[in-house]
Amino acid sequence: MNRKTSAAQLNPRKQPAQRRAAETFDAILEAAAHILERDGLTGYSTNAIAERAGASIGSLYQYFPNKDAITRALILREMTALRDQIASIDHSLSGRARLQLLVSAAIANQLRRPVLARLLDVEEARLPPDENVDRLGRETAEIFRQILSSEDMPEGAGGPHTAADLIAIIRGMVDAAGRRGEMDPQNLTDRVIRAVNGYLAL
Amino acid sequence: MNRKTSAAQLNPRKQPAQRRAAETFDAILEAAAHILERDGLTGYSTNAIAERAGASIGSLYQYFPNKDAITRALILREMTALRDQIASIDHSLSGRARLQLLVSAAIANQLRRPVLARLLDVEEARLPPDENVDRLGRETAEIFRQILSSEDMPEGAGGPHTAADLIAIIRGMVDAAGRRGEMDPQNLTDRVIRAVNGYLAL
Amino acid sequence: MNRKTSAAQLNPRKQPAQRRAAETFDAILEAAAHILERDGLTGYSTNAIAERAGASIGSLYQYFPNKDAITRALILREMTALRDQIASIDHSLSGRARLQLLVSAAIANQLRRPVLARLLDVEEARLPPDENVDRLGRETAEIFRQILSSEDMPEGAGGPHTAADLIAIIRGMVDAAGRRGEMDPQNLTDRVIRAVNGYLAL
Amino acid sequence: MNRKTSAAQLNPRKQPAQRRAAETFDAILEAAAHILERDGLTGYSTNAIAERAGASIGSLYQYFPNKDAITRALILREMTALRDQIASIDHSLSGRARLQLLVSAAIANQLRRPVLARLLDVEEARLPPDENVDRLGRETAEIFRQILSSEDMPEGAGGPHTAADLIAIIRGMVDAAGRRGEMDPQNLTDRVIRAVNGYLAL
DNA sequence: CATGAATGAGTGTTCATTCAT
DNA sequence: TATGAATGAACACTCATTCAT
Repeated sequence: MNRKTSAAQLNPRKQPAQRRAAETFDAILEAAAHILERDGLTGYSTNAIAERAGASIGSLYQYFPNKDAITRALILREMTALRDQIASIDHSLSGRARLQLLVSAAIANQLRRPVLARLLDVEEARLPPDENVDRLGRETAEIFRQILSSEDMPEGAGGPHTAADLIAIIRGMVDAAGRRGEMDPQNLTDRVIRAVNGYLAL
Repeated sequence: MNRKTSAAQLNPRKQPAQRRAAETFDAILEAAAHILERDGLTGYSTNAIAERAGASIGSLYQYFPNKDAITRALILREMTALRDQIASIDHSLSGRARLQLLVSAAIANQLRRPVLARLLDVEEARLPPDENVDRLGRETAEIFRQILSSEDMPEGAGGPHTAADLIAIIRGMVDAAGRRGEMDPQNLTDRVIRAVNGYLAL
Repeated sequence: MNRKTSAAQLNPRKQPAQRRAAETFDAILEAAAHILERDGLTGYSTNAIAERAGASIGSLYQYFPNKDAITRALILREMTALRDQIASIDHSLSGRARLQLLVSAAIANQLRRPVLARLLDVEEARLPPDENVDRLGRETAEIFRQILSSEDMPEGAGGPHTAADLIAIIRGMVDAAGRRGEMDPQNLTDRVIRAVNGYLAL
Repeated sequence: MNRKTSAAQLNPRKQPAQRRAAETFDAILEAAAHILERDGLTGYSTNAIAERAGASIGSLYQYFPNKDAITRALILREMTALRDQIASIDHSLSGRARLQLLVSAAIANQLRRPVLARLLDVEEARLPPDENVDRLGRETAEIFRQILSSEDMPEGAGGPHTAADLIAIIRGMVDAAGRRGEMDPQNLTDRVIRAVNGYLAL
C-alpha cells in the first residue's frame, strides 16, 4: 500500500488551534471516511481525499505528514467516540445493567458505519503500533474490566482476555453481517447480545 | 500497443497436468501465502511471489491469469481444507459431539496460519464474487446446518444466520487473539467453545 | 489491488490553462512526434516520449490519460493544420484556382513531415473512432465538396467518394515517395497534381 | 514491436524440402495472415500464430528464425502472386490492352484481402530492407515499365517514377476504401482506373 | 524434429509525496 | 499558508524467444 512509514511521522502535524485549521482538519478526516466507505481501499488515495475535502493536496500535507497518519486519525476518532460513550455510562447502575449498555454501545458503534468500521479494522492491523491508539484501547478495555468485575457478575468475567474477546465477538459478528448485507439491525443486535451473554454465562 | 482487459479471468489458467507443472503451481501458491504472512498486503506483489517461488514472473502468468486469481486460489485452498475436515466428521455421533468436533476444526483452521487466514478474509471481501468460492461457502454452511438441526440441539439452533454467526465468532476471536500475539491455543480454544456454546444456549 | 480501465478516456486531461502547463503539453506532443519519426512505432513508448519532452512519466500522465490520447492529440493537431489551411482559401477565386490551392495544401501537409503523417495514418486506423477526429474529417471533406461542386468543375466531380479519393491519391503518392526517399518535392507535386487533375478529368 | 532484428535472420530457416515441412510452413503463413486480418497488429503474436497453425511455438521457430521473418515471408507471398499474374499477361496484346490488364490485376490483388494487404504495407515500411523483397519489387516495376514504354503509350509514360506512382495510387485508393468499409468493388475499380488513366493522360 | 514450460526485459500506468510559486 | 504541477519508484502484466525433455 504505502511507500515508507518512518516511525516518527504517524500523527497529525499540528494541533488545529485556529478555527479554520480545525475545520480543514475535520473536512479531510470526513472526506477520508467517505472515500473509504464508497470506494474501499482501492479508491482511498490522498488525491481523492483532498479533492473530496475541498482542499489541495498540498494543504492535506500541511495537516498530516503522510497518508497513514490520516487513517490513524480516523481510527482514533472512531475509538474515541466509543470510549466516550461507554465512559459516560451511569456508575450507579447495576453491573448487569451497565453491561447491557456497554454492549449496546459497542454494537451501535460498529453498526453506525459498518463499512468504515470494517476497513479501519483492516488498516489498524496493517499499521505499526501507535501509542495513542494503544492507550485508547487500554482505556476502553479498562472500562470493560471495571464493569465486568462488579459484584453481580459471574466469577471470572473479569479475566485478562474478556474485554478483548467481547469486542472481537461483536466486531466479528457485525462485520460479517455487514458483508452479507444483512438488513435487520434489531435481529442482529439480539443475536450479538445472546452471544455475549452466553460467553459470560449470564 | 495497448492492454486487453478481458473481464473475468479469475481462475487458474492451466490444469497442472504434468508433475513439474503441478509443482510450480503449488510453489507459487505457497510463496504467495508466505509473502502474505511475512509482509502483509503491502509486500504482496506478483514479482515478490514469483521470486519466492523460484519462478520467473512469466511462469507465474502461465499458471494464473492475474494476481487476484492467485489470491482466490489461496482462498479456495484454505476453504477446501476446512470443508473436507468437517465433511469427514463421523455421522453416527451425537449432534453435540459432532458440534464440538466442528468447532474445533474451525478453530484449528483459523489458528493454523492466523495471519494468512485474516488477510485472506480481507481479500475475499475485496474480490468480486466467485462461483467456486460461493459454492464452497454454501457447502460448508450446509454441513453446519445439518449438525445444528440434530435432535439433541436446542430449538432454533438451525436458524438462517446461525452458521454464519458461529463462523464469525470463531474468526473474530481467533483473529483478535492472533493480533494480540496470544500464545496459548488451548486457553483460546476453551474460550471460543464457551462463546459458541453460550450462543447456542448449550 | 487491480487497475481500473475506464473505457473511453481518449482526450487530453487538462486544459493547459497556465503558460507552463501549455508548454509541457506541447513539449510532450512534439516529443511524441519526434520519436515517431525517428524510431517508428517500435520506439514509440511513453517513457521515451516523457524523456524526450524533458518531463517525468508522471507529468506526462497529468496531461494525457493514456498513450493513445497522445497519439490522438497528434492526429488532431495535424488534421487541424490542414483544415485551417484549406478553410482560409479565398472564396472569390474560381473553382479551378481554389482546387489547385486545395491540392497544394494537402500535398504540403503530407510532405512537411512525411514519416509522421504516414504513421499517424496507421495509428488512426487502429484507434477506436473518436468524435473530434471524425468531426474534423467531415469538416475537411465538406470543404473539398464545396470546391468540387463549383460551376466550372466537371459533372460528377462532387460525387460521394471524390473527396476521399483525392485525399487517398495524395497520401498514397506522397507516402510512397517518402518511403523511397524521393528528394525533389516539386517534381512530386507536379505528378500528384497531374494524377488529381486526371482523376477529375480536368 | 520486436526486440532485436539481427540482420542475418530475416528469411525462412529451411527450404521446405519435404512435403510435411512445406505443409507446416504454409500453415504458419496462412495462420499469420488470418490473425493479422482478424485481430490486427495488436493480436499478431507468435503464440497466436502457432496455435492457429496447429503447431507448437517451438515448431514455428524451426521454420522461421523470428517473428519478422514470418511477416516478410507473407509479404513475399503476396508480392509474388502479383508479379506472377502480371508476368503472364499476353505480350502480343497492344500496350493499352496490357495496361488495363495490369491495373486490373493490381487492383484485384489489393482488393482480394484488403485488410491483410493494408497491414502488410505497414509492416513492410517498418522492416529493414530485404534483398528478396527489393528484387521482387524491381521485377514488378520492370514489367510495368515495359508495358508503359509500348509504342501506343503517351510520351513520358515510362518515366522513372511512373510504376511506383501507379502502384501508390492503386494501393492508396483501395486501402482507403477498405477502411471506410466501401462495399461495391466495381464502382471502386472504375474510379481507380479513371485515376490511373488520368495520370497517364490516356 | 516436436513440444510447451520457462524466461525476463520491457511496457503502460498509478499514486504518495515534494516544492517552486 | 495554500496551491497543484512535477516527480519517479513501484506495480501488474505481455510476448518474443530459448531449451530441456
